[in-house]
Amino acid sequence: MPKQTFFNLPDAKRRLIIDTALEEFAFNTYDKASLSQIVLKAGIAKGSMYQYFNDKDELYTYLVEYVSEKKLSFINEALPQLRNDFFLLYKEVIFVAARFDIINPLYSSFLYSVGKDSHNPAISKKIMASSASFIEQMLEKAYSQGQIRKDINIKLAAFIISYLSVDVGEYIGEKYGFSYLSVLKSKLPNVPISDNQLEEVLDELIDFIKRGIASTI
Amino acid sequence: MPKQTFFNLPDAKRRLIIDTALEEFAFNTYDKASLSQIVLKAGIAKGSMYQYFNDKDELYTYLVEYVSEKKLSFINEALPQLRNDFFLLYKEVIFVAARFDIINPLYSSFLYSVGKDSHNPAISKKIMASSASFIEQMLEKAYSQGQIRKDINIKLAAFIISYLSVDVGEYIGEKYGFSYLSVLKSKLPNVPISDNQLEEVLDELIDFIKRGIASTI
DNA sequence: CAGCCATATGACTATATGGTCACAGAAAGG
DNA sequence: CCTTTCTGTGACCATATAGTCATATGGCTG
Repeated sequence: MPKQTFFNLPDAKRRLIIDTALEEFAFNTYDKASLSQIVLKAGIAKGSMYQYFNDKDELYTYLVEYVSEKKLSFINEALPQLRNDFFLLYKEVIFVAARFDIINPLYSSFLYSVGKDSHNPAISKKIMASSASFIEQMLEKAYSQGQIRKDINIKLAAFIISYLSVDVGEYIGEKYGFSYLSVLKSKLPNVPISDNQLEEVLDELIDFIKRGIASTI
Repeated sequence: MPKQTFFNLPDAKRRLIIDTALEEFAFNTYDKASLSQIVLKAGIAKGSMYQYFNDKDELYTYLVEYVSEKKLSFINEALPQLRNDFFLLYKEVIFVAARFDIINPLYSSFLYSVGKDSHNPAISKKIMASSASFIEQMLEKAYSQGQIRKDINIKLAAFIISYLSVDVGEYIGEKYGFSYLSVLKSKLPNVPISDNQLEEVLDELIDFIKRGIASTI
């Protein structure tokens, strides 16, 4: 947790520090991300940074929580009434989550970088685990309602689906020829992909999850 | 490419250098992996290292190629006659690949670390791309033989399957409570999981890919 | 033995980092 | 106007790194 001093800061300054740090961590590995660079770009003194945070790790951890919180509350707010059908519900959740990423390249590139960074495996594991358990809950409900095959291993399915939900971002980036990082670098306000394009990929993914790929004849 | 000097080395010494470096890169991020540590552990002089490699990156790149080559040739050798059925073939490929990982924790933790490390995104992308295109070929053949649903997007399917093939390692580790790294640390000769346990997970995964999870009634 | 060449070496350099600390303002309030 | 408390500062420190280089070693050849 940051020190109280950090929260006493005027909003604009606090936000500037957060954004500058996010950018540094989005573009660099944890190890290569440099506090010296962050304070330089934010225009504050090194010492000030240590009035706000005890060390680099605390800053990093705070950023992860900060952005995760943003994303989660965005999803909760944007999610319409709950659907009963698992696949429809899943689609809506992912759609909203992807929308968040598209609107907020800074946040999404940061989170992407966090997911990959093996500096602190516990953090990325925690993120994946909570995502998997969220999906597991959805699956269990659907299972009890007969929407899921009886011989499905729910734990494995939840695991697969949560990983796929992350990987699909990579696929979209490749298919439409961009990366979050390059968008960030270009200073564009958001990722150049339309709702329709997003929905198309999502539908294919869900069809895969639903029915598999084997021909049924 | 390493300098000629490196290949002139006696096998034992060359291997010692490779293994020591692999271990350092398996446990650490590219940035945090230290040449000083490597030469210390391998018992050679810093300067010698620079007789073999031009810089840290060249060493790293060489290791990636070296281990990939080992894995690929292992798979090729261990693969029995080619099956016609996509799902059987896929199972065999993954089984053999996983077998390789299980037998060679050093190699697999290194490759795992490479896949995550965002130091040089081009490298991990290249690995994933070649894996996806390999599966795409298999899929296309199967498609033309009517094994795959006609409305499947082969590119997406290949992408999904290749990513799943990597992610499943994480699942197995979680399910059986180990990580490659901890196995490496414990100096055990290989990962404690039986062929049967592996096959069980694989069958579930393939069933997922084949038929999806939706109930068909 | 002399000369040559490939290899080995480790002290050294330049550089950068995370983190510290003694001090300077500034705001508040008595 | 003085004192206390909180915040800002940047020079500075210890440390570690990737990479260099002048020199030493040792084997081979004529």
